[in-house]
Amino acid sequence: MSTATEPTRTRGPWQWSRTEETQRNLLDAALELFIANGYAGTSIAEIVERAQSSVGSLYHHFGDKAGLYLALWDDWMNTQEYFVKSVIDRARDSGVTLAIDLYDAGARAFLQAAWRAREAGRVFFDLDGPPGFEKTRRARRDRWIDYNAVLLLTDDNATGRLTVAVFTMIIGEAQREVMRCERWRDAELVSDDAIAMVRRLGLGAAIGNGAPAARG
Amino acid sequence: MSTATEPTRTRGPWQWSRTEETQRNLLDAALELFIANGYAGTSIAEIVERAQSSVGSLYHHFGDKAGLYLALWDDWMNTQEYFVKSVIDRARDSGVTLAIDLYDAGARAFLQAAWRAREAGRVFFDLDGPPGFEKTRRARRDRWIDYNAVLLLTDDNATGRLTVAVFTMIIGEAQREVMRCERWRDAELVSDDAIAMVRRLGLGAAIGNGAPAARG
DNA sequence: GTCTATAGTAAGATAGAC
DNA sequence: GTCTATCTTACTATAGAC
Repeated sequence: MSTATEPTRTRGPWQWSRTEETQRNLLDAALELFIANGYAGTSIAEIVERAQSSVGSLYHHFGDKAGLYLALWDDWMNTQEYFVKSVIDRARDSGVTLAIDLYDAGARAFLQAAWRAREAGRVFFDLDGPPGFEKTRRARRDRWIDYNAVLLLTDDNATGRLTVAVFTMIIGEAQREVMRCERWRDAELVSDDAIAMVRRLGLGAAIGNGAPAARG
Repeated sequence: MSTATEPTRTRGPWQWSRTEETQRNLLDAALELFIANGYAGTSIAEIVERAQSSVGSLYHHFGDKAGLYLALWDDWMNTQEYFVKSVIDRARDSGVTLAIDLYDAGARAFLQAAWRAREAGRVFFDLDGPPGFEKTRRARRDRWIDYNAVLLLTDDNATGRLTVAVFTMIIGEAQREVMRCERWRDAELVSDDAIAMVRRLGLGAAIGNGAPAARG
């Protein structure tokens, strides 16, 4: 049984309703411009021109420029998280029980997904976002840390939280490095280093062994 | 002999030239407003009103709103770094040679300084900055990682770099936690946890022992 | 739902007098 | 260096045709 939920905006085969096409055009145009010039450096006028759409449509579908950016980000993040959770669920189903092994599988999937989606990903990690975006990002990061805390069955005290936060940060930092690699070969080496580091830290840390824990 | 350099903007006794006073007023007013409403939520008009100054003066001294923010940030960071480097230099002078021990001393000083300057610090770490600020912050963080790499005498390969980056991140994350504490007692506990984690990681990692190394 | 045109507003930036 | 007045840009919002 899977606990992963599907991403809201599925990137499946084209659906040729006018609405989908309009949104897709705006999303694609905005992404390209954000990659090139960042968020602040991109005006609504440019976006609708490249999308061959209109200001009215943009506001109709996304509320404002920040909403458009957030939609892109949400799409990217959901796709990543969905993939990682799927991999973890599958590992669990095929008999992996040790928390650190599940984390290992998830981390590998995470870094692999980040490398594949690196071009768009760089927008959200290397460039600027809308005002207050850092807060939004941090909130989501904290949710992800919680997810990892449950996965790793750590105790809910200061040390436990810091441990999980550090694990998450190590993989997060590796993600940034991986997205800078042009060849998967290089990205793989970084992944290996990061995961080795997590394992080394995990040996001495308060991590569960798959038995029922106090939380989760 | 000390390698630490003094911060550019010294917070010494008042210098009663008109220029210093104008700048100080603008800086103080801006900081208070940024703390309350963030960068984007604060207008130039509000700043000059609170500072009892004028738009023209602000532009004369700081170029633009982002320049004012950057001046505050630079001031804060320089003060922190100067303090940390001083402590490390002093430790070295009094006979500490083991790289990890020097790092330990520096990290403790770093977290202590962050706690003391937490009110202003929260602006730069929890709230939004000007467009593109993330890049500036990352550049400075990378310089700090380089400083730590020299201090820790790590090898200049992917694993060495990742190790130092992770050390820096652990302390950086602890810094954010420490700045949220209202009592030093709580901040101290977080500091201890973070430093213990670095030590645990350091035992198995490629860290120098104070002997002359290939770099630095 | 989609689009054009346009009014309104906020705020960053500049010019030039003093 | 300081200040006021003004310019310019860019996002928000809306009305109304299709």
